Amino acid sequence: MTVGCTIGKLAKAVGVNIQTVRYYERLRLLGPSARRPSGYRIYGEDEERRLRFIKNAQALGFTLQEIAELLNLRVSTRARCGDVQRKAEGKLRCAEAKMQALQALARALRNLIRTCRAGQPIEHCQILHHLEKEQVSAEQA
Amino acid sequence: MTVGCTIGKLAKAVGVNIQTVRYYERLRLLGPSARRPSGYRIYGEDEERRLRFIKNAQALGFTLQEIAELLNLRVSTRARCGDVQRKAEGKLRCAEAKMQALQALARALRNLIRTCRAGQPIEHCQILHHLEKEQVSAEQA
DNA sequence: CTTGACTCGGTACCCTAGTACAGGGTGTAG
DNA sequence: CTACACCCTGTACTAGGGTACCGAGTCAAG
Repeated sequence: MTVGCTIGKLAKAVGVNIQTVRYYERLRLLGPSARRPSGYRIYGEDEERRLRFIKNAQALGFTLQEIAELLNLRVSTRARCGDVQRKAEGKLRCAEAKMQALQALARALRNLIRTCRAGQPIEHCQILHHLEKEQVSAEQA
Repeated sequence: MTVGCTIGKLAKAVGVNIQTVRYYERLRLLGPSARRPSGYRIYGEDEERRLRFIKNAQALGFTLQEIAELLNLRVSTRARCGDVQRKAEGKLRCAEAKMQALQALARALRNLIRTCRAGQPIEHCQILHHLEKEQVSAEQA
């Protein structure tokens, strides 16, 4: 539990660097925390949750910019759950497209390995052929 | 079609910046192209394919370094085929790991999307609540 | 032959997501 | 009271992946 804890404790609890916490504060991903008279930041459970949120969303492939948007949705009273859903769906589509392309690349690599094992020249390897097409169509929020 | 075209045409055809093409050349992702007597680079279909490959592989999350390795796989002569084979196997494992990570990511996202009831006000959004939990568990190539 | 678009190389700069370090103040156990 | 760990601000730096700008040369349509 992190109630009224310092930045070091918070960072450790969530598994990030102290500088990273301050960095997020600068980017306004974390609001300005309460301070002791000495100037020491003090954090509570809310901030810990928020920080975890950032880390997790990042692991899901959201950029800090996108995470800021998600966090802002949360405080906007007019925002609906569907807004978040749409963003998540965008990321999902993106992930699926990537998987397909990787599938193709993996096929090409297996092919290459097989050809190689057979001792055949690799002049006409398939690696390029699968990925040199116009668009893999990935990315985009 | 880009046969014997200049750097500008190539860049436009593939949708990258001219500087980026030169940058890739510096990084040896693109070989030194042929030149006109004036020094102008001239490119053909091979280079266009290669450039497309780079862009697509990048969209799949490979770093330029890794892409260089992928590209080198096919240039290596059969002289050290076992070598190529080993590298290809490494890249294959890498691709498979990426797919697994994406699979986990997609699962997590689908889960979140499923629990989301689109019309709800944002305070009830399960996606956001979930992201505050200890671990979402996805990522890492 | 001129003019405007294009290219050359080189250097300097941008963004993202941090991380490190300096010089100083605070908190607390012994 | 003294260590020593911790915190403060500010600035600088990293790595990766580009972009921008400069002065100078080149190309091709009119």
